[in-house]
Amino acid sequence: MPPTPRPAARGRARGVLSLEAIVDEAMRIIDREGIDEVSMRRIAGEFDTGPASLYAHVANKDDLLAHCLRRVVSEVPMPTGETWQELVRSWAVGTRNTFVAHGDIVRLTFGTIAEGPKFVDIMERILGALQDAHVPPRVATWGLHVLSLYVAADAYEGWIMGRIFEDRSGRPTAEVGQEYFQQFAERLAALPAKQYPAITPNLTSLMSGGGDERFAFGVDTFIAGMAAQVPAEGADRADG
Amino acid sequence: MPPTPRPAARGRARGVLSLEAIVDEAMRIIDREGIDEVSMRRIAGEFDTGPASLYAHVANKDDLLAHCLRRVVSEVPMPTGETWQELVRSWAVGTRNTFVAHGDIVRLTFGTIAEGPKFVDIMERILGALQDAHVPPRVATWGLHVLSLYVAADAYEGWIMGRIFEDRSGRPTAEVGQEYFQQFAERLAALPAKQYPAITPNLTSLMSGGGDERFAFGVDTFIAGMAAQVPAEGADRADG
DNA sequence: ACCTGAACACCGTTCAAGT
DNA sequence: ACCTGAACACCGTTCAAGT
Repeated sequence: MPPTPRPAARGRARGVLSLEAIVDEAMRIIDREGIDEVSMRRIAGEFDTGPASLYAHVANKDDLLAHCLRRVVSEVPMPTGETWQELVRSWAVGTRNTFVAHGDIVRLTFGTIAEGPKFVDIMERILGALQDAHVPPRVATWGLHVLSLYVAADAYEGWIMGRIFEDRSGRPTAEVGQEYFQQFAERLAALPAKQYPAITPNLTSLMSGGGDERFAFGVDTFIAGMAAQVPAEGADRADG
Repeated sequence: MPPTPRPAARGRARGVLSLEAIVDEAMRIIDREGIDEVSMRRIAGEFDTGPASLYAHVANKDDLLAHCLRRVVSEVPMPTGETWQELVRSWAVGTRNTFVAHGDIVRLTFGTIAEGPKFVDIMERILGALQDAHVPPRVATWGLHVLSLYVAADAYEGWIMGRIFEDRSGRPTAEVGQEYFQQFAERLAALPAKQYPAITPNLTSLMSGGGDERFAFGVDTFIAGMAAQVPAEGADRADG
């Protein structure tokens, strides 16, 4: 048994209390373990104090998490692309990737209307392109809302799945994931083919593809549905 | 001040402990207040006992919630319709309505692969129709997965929004909701029109429409995107 | 203004003891 | 097999008291 560990070296250096430092610490926990593992007591512990000390900097736990969400939303990159389709796709992928990097914080976006100057700039860029391409305003605005719901749902599902796979004690995540789906596929394959003539032949495609590929399919399919609602016209476009 | 209330009449009659009765009570809480308000102690209290008593019937709280989710999933109705589009739409609407009736339990569906005999029958019905209409297997299976994510996201968002609107102390939910969006619209309307030429004219459509209408738009747009991936063919269909 | 210890009113789960 | 009281190790938040 080693002697008592040097107390100065355990963990990281205790910082001084501030809103930024508290959010930093909360984000560290969220990124690695998810929002449910954030607790006022745990964060306070990192600053060698009690939970009451945090209330000088945040109103409550919800307020702290809202600060974290705002920081993540501000990390969403400006989308790029020549066509509105490329732009919308780029936005969806960029938003998803940003959230995927931060645990399950995406869960807090449901029912929240994003704001902030950067978000407004992004909306302006995309809505402008949709307008130029004669996408009807309702299709444009509602479509972006639907897509943002899908992005959030996909990112959240991805986090939960990763969590399930990790939980099976230390084995490589991808391998455990494969096994998890395999079990499910086997249960479906055990169904009587006579009674389920449609499910049985669809099993391979049902189980195929990784998260990224499926997400891209979902986005592209929805964009195709938006495109189908653009009135066909021999319009003369000034630009392009 | 009235005399001490009759103890027999307060609340409902205390039932006898059983898995079904426990799930009943949990569902009652979920439907009215959401899954975060379910606690082992509160449920146990309804049976005039302590939380430890529940562990003879459920493994833990997650297990109890899983039982609740299974019950709700089993309530999803068999979809109806002549075309695959109608069938898919009917399934999406039916699933959404079922979950909307049960608080935020839909949150537990993320990362969960639904099962149960009834669910399999529903999948068989829809996949069969998609197959008959020559929808490619990948579009069919992945499309249903994407749609189920969207259904869950929409139902979850709806619950959270309703929650926000209710929280503003007692006023009619619809009215508070209107006001909530109005505030948001005003903040956007305050943007300089020169710097944001695309957002400003889109404000009305951005804010228009209720939840049901927007959900239908999302489903129909996605279905249109699926339809766009059906290979055009002068195929001779045996049926219909 | 910022920080703190102690307390309040909660959690989920376990365990030894009962029937 | 089912039930229970007590305990353990947690929560978020408040409050009086300090600087």
